[in-house]
Parts: sequence; structure tokens; C-alpha cells
Amino acid sequence: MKLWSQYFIPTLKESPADAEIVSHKLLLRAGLVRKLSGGLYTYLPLGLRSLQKITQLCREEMDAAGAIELWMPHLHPAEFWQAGPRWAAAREIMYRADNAGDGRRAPREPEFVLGPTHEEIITPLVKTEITSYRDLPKNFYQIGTKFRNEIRPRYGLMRAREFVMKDAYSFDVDDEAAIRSYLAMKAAYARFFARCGLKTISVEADTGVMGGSFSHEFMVPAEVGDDVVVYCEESGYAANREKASSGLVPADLVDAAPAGALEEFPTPGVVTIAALAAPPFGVAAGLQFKTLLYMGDGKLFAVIVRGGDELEEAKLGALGFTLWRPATPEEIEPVMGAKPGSLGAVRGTIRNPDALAGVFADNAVRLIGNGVTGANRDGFHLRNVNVARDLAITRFGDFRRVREGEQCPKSGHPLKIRRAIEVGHVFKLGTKYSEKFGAVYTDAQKQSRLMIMGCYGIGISRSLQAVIEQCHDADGVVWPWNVAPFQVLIVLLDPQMPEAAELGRKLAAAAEAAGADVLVDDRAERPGVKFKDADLIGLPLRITIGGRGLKEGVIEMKWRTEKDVAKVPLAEAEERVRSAVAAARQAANV
RNA sequence: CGGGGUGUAGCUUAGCCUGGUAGAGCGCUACGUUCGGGACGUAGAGGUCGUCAGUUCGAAUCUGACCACCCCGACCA
Repeated sequence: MKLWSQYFIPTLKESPADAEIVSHKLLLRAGLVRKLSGGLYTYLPLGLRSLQKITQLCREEMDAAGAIELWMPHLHPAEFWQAGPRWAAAREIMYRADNAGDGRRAPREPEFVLGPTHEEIITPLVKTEITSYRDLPKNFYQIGTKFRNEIRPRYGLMRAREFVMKDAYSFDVDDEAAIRSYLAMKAAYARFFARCGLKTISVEADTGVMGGSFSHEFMVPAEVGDDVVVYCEESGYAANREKASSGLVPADLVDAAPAGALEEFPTPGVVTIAALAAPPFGVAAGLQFKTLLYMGDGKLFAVIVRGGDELEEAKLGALGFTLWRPATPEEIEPVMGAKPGSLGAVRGTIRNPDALAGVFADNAVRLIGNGVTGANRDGFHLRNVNVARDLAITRFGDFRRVREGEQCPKSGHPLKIRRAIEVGHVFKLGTKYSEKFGAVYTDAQKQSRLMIMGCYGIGISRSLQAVIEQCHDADGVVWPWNVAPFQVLIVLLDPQMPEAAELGRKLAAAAEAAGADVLVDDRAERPGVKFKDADLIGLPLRITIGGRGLKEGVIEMKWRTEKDVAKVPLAEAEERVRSAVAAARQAANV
């Protein structure tokens, strides 16, 4: 039991100007966190308590799923990362922590980095410690601080430079076992988020820099989310937009027959899809080929999508490049023979085709018959372009961004789109890391085999904010029972009355005995201030003890989620508090 | 990193255009009156006006550079 007057809950009437979204404002107003600097936050006592509750729930679910907790350093010698498979891609998000305290200038290459995640640390450990199939499977996890040089920290804890994350790493003897580990984690995640009071959906996701064969993300639907989820209510299909596909292109599509010969025509100054769609040309965007040039690991390549479609850059990961970015006009022109706006991939028009690492086309491009594309000559386009006859395509694939309303790939119903916050991510990694670090074991046939890995993250601090984003009203936070910093708030309207203070102690003891954490507001404040603060910090159960009620022989009980106040006779008070706490605990952990 | 914006008391901000002793509300301190949904009065404390340089008799105000923060885009738990 804590007394408010002796605790530290600095609530604010107004929110600081740099808080944009409601959960960020409430984090500050309810006295949960304070900003040190961009993306760096101090957890005040109340915020820390919630964070610890979430941490504990996570630990319980991980342990129940058979994962084993350990603790790894957060300062990593850079050589571990240099030896890993993603040094080039990961170093730009890593903070350097160089040993420059001797007054020398920092070396060009980092000596130490602050860990953004721990595959490069756990895999060498497992390599040396686990050598037999008898010791597998294993799943190690830790809950600790991660450091990422976020390009743009924002929204409070939502995207921070330093944040709390649970990361787990599984090691299995074969694919089948690895999938079992993966599914066990996925199920544990669902239980964890449910116990946090978070409504999440799990979606198919892109594996990104992490690499690996497949993955799911746990998403909290929210208008302020950085991610976009594509889903179908009919079939249950749900995917991150980076990964989502639609049933737009039929599997049995037959390419249209060419209707005429290729023909070049002048299009002075026309460098956009829209300009070519407008008079006098009037070429529908859907009949244009949009040819985009990218630089992948130092090599130029082309991607073609329909004029009206958008390239989904994340899908370029399927091409096998480690890093890629849009090419610059200076890189494009010598190879293609024209500037962006007049590019195309028709055979024979590319100035230096050998300099291209490939021409990749989105499947939907095949829907175009007799289309228009750039002639690789500034100010000219080609018409009557047909995919099979005229374009030199290295490979077709799914590269376009899905749009709302397109058919679900499973059910054919219209797809819906909404924004969401990613709070958890499970990856089946495969052998990307075990291969690089030589994490092998000896099987029953005395054969040396690579371990199959998975990795599993939960944004603990982000989840904290996601709870607030999902659970609040106009007056403040509405904490779910399990993650509330305290579950019961006893408001003493007249703290100087000895009988009120005594009753408060009794009820606090009763609530604690039933398994709740109790905060007692004993401040010498006016009732209005106390009620406003009570709503703002949002503890689930409020018990009000006031002189007026004591004269009537009652106290009041009110749930933060409800409007009604229940008057409870003093004689029943302890028992009612006990049963309310017991009921709430049970409801929160089904 | 690109584009836009903002820096004045712990918080929210006015003043800046048109240079001349830095203002308010909240919060804080003291006293009094209040006391069931952010009370009222009186008296106070609290400011390198982001930093540095320049223009000027004089700069919060004009100019330049830098820094920090916020918003929009690419990254991610």
C-alpha cells in the first residue's frame, strides 16, 4: 500500500506541447514518464510499476511456453556483428559506443555497439555450449533494454531510441521442430497480449533485415499506428501491407495477343503517369508500364509495375539484395539512355542492358495488352507494347502495393485496410545465423547439422503505450486490471478524520489480501482535484471514503470503466472489496 | 537524410510584423475564506527570451550561423 502524499505522481492539467497523440499525452499527464531527450524517457514510479507488470506477465507466458530466461550484455564488441550476416544493413541503426575515453579520436570502424537485438550474441553462445541433438530444442529469452538509432523517434515510447524489449531465440533440430517452436511462441504471444488487456490481431509479415523464411506480427489496431494492415473479414486473411497480396491477377491469366506493331511517338515534356493519361495522349494509367530503377548492393536493376499501381519497396527483398534504394538520375541515364520519365524495358531500347542486374515485373503488368512505356529516349514513348513479345523480363513477382477493395487472395471478398501498432513479431529464421556462426549439432546418426532458428520480439515499453492508446477515455487512462500500476485507489476525501483514515487502512488491507495493489489518496486536496486525478491515472477500482458517506454509514465503490457508483454499507465494505478484487482478477486472467 | 514548423518561468503561452524597463493563466510559497468533480482573495518567489555572432545609442523583437525540439516521408519492437 502506498500513500499518495508520500509517493510521487506528478499529474498535469495541460499536456506538454510536444505530445501529439492521446497515449503520449496521457503518459505525461498521468505522471507515468518524463522526457529526457528525443526518444529517451524516464519512467516515473507509476509508469515503472505498469512496465514491471507487463514484464512479469511476459515472463510468465514465456516460462509457461518453455522458454528459458537469461541475460546478455547490451554493449557488444563490433566484431560479433561484423562476423554476422547483416552488418552492412544493421550498422546504420546501431549506436556506436567507442572506447574513446583516452582522448584519441573515435576510430573509423566502431569498436563497440549498443545492441539493437541479440542474434549475433546468442548464436555464438549456443554454438559453443550446445553440440548435441539431446540438448535441443532450446529457447532463450531476456527482457531488457534495446538501443536503436531511430531515424525519427516519435510518439513517446512508441518509437524510442532506447526501449524495453523481450527477445527470444529458439534452436531446433529440424524444420518441423522449428515450426513447433514458432507456433508455441505465437500462442504464448496471443495469451500475453490478452492478459495485458490488449486486443491484437496477428498478421503475415515481411521479414525485413532480420531475414528468415516467414513471420507474423502482432498488431494493435490504432489510427496512430505506423504500420498498415490488410485484412479480410470473410476469410480471416490478414497481412502487413508490405507483405499483403490480392487476388487481382488470376493464376491462369493468358497474356493478351498483340494488336499492332511497336510504334514510337513524341511526348515532349511528359515525365509522369498523370501527364500521359491526360489529353492529348489519354493513355489510361492502367495501360502504362511504370519502369523504376533501383540500386541493389551497388548494381542497377529495373522494376516494372502498372502505371496506376505503387511499388511496395519491401517486396524487393524477394530479389536477394541486402540493401536497395531508388537509383539517382545520374546512375540511370548512362545505362538506360534516358532520364526518369522516359524509361522503359522494351528489348533493344536500353542503351547498356548488360549493366542491369535484372528487369523484374509485377504480375499485374501481364494484365496490360498493347500498353505504353518510355522509349529510353527523352521525350518519346512507345505504344502497342506487349509483355511477352516486347519486354525482356528477368522474372515476374508480386511487387505492387495492395489497395483497399481488391479481392482477398483467399475468399475473393474485398480487402480492408487499417493502421496498426506493431507490438510483437515472431520470425522463423531458418539457418541464416546458425550457418554464419557455425551453430551445428550432432544428430543421432553422428552427422553434423545446422540448427534451425527462430526469433521472437515483444516491444514491452511500446505495449505499455499501446494499452493506453487502446484503453482511455476523455478523462484519462482506463487501465486493464493486470497492467494497472495499482488496481485499487482509496480516496480519502477527509484524510484528517481519524475514522476515515482507519477505515481506509482496513479496506486497503482487505484489497491487498485479495491480491490487489492499493494506492491511498490521503492528500489534503479538495475533492474535485482528487476525482479528476483519479480519473486521469485511471486505476480500475475506486473506493471513496468521505465524511458525508460515513454519516450515512456507507462508502462508495466505482469501476473506472463504469459510470455508476455503488454505495456500500460499512458493515459489508471489507467483504465487498474482497469479492470485487477476486472477481476482477479472475476476469483478467481467463 | 529530405521537406515544413517552433524555441519566452516547472507547464500552456502573449509580446516579435512596426527595436526602447518581459506580461498572463496553470503550478509553487505564505495567510485567510472555502471544501463531494481541477475554489476564491491577498501577498510573494520564479526568466541567460535556445546558443553564438552581427546590425544598432539600444535587440525577445532585425540579420546570419549553429543547436534543440515538433510535424510529414524512408527504418523498426
